[in-house]
Amino acid sequence: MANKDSDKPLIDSDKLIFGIGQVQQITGVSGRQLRYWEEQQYIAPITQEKGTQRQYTFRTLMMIFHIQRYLTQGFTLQSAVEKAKKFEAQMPVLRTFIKAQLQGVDVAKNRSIIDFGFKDASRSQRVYGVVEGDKTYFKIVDASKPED
DNA sequence: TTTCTGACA
DNA sequence: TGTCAGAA
Repeated sequence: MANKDSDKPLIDSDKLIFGIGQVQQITGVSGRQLRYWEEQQYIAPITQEKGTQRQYTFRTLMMIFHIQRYLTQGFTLQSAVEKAKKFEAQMPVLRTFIKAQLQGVDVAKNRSIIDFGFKDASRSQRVYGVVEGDKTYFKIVDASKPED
């Protein structure tokens, strides 16, 4: 139930490159749409010379994926882009928080428990996130007692 | 074969 | 947005 590995950064940065063909297969967004979105300044491939094949970073791929999801949900392209940008902006914050707070995860068939460590500096209580199927909730217990 | 740009029944 | 053409 431990997650001891000294956090090694996710190897892939923006070095994961995808051609427009891959992006179409992965996201389901047509090449026509990708070129249109680019024309509208909503997305941007890695800067290349004109006429050469487009290359997209993993981040851009995710942006495209999210925009497509919002479009499917019925949002206009413009609002889908705004939502996707906000979502992307939240990732660093979530990543920082989780990385700092996550102490470990106990995975079980019917109920998994996420250890978020002590509630505060007093170190008197511990916070756990419980996952039971689709249901999730927090559980705060005295640090001395077993987590049950 | 795949992608690029421009155009439009 | 799809799709077709002509070029790379």
